[in-house]
Amino acid sequence: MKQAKRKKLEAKGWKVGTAAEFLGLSPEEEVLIDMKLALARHMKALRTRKKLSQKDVAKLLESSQSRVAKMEAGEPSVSMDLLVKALLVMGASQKDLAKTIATKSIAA
Amino acid sequence: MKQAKRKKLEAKGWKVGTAAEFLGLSPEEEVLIDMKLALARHMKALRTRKKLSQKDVAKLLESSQSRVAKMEAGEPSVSMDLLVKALLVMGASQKDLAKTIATKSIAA
DNA sequence: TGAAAATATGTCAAATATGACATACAATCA
DNA sequence: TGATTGTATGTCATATTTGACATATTTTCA
Repeated sequence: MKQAKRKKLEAKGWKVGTAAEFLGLSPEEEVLIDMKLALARHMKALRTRKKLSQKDVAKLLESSQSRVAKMEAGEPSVSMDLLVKALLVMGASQKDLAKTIATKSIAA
Repeated sequence: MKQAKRKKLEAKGWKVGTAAEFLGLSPEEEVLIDMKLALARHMKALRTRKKLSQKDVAKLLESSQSRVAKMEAGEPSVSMDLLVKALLVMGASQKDLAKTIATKSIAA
């Protein structure tokens, strides 16, 4: 595991404070985090492209601006279900989602 | 929305008991359910192919046999996160997941 | 500039998902 | 057959995720 990768995750708020904790992440957990971060990035990109505010997306999602912010920030408290829903309400297709999920977000 | 589709969802335990409730599902919610059912099917297929019992998978996943059963049954109480984790611990790749997610599980 | 709009961050009660357990049912096979 | 193994179903206390809210910070632009 590279330092750069660790920093990226820490920066996002994932609880990887100590080396021990970080090493405690299984490869599967890492991949899941990768996928969620990829979805978060896609979400922000799509929203920006559509010129929507976080408030706008919150309305479409029936959620709140603060939660949308947390989603885009890739906070650990956000479920994959919610990320996917958000992309769908912004008009993303299943294919779009598949592509995003297949994307490695952090260099291995 | 076709009857066949509705029956499939009802059979899985999704709360679509009445026509009104069913019609209350937004297209995005339907797609999300589709995706989760596709993951559930993939999960069972992979487990069977690997000749693992639900108990075996539960151990890998640090979960329980009953939850694995519910996952495979496509119960609404199961998160996408958990489905993805399950596939990952069984050795599925991000690419596999992407493919599954791109798959329409129920005829539109 | 400065004020308005957008975004970020922190908190919390309510809603939902979770593993664990008991137990029912089904499949396998000696 | 029945006994063993595997799967399904229901329940529940606990854990996590949620929308909402307040408020801080940043961005935008006249």
